[in-house]
Amino acid sequence: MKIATWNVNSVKARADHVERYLSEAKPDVLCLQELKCVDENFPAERYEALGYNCAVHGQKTYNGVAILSRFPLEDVTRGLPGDSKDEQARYIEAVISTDDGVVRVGSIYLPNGNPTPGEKYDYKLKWMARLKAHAAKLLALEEPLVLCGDYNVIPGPDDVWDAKAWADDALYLPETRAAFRAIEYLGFTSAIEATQSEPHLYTFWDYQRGAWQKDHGIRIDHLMLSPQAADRLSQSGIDKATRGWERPSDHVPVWCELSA
DNA sequence: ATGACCTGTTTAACAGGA
Repeated sequence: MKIATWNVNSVKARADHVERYLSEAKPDVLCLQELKCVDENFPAERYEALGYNCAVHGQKTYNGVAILSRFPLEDVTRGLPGDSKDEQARYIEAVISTDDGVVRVGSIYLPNGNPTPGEKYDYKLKWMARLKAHAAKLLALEEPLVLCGDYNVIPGPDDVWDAKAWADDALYLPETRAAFRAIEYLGFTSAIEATQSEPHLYTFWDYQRGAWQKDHGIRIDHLMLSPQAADRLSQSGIDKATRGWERPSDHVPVWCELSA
């Protein structure tokens, strides 16, 4: 079972790219972030025509997340639990039923948090605390679980082209990385870290300053696996080629394969 | 050269991203 995640930076601008990726990479599940559209404008018909079911949690202009699956989607949760007043569409979760059993999947668009310090950084840390609390509840279910998406966290110095250049950024501050580790240490395995050995693998390259051409990237998109999912992890990958497509997203897809 | 982008919306500059 192949599970992929991709921040598309507007699903309207990237509708063709998503269709091409589904056709070529053939993931069983594709989590999307930064749709930047309301539910009614999500191009579900195009992906249903390719055999995918769609669960969407959209928002006008900003944020927006979705889960596409070749298998049925059940028990869909829209919005991260823990704050009923939070109106930002940054989390959707569903249970995927396959012939080999169920896998619970969450599509995450964690807040950026810049500038620091400030309200936006406070919101990021509070959101991460809520994610930790929710993740702990899900782990207690003791089932295959993949919480994947744009975490907006650079885990360590080997996950950025120049750590010094990011030292004061909300994606790399010690408090950000500590909050990420606190989630990871609940018992998650990072798919890329468990199956790739070389450092400096990136999932995002800024549109500015020729970052892609100079390979000035960062690794901020992650697939975090529960023990029951990690037991089945066979391989993972980062589909860099999409960054070279015409009018690309600044993020590329990241995926993992769970054996039966 | 301490420069250089992209998207949606309010359609001309903004906000927000990372």
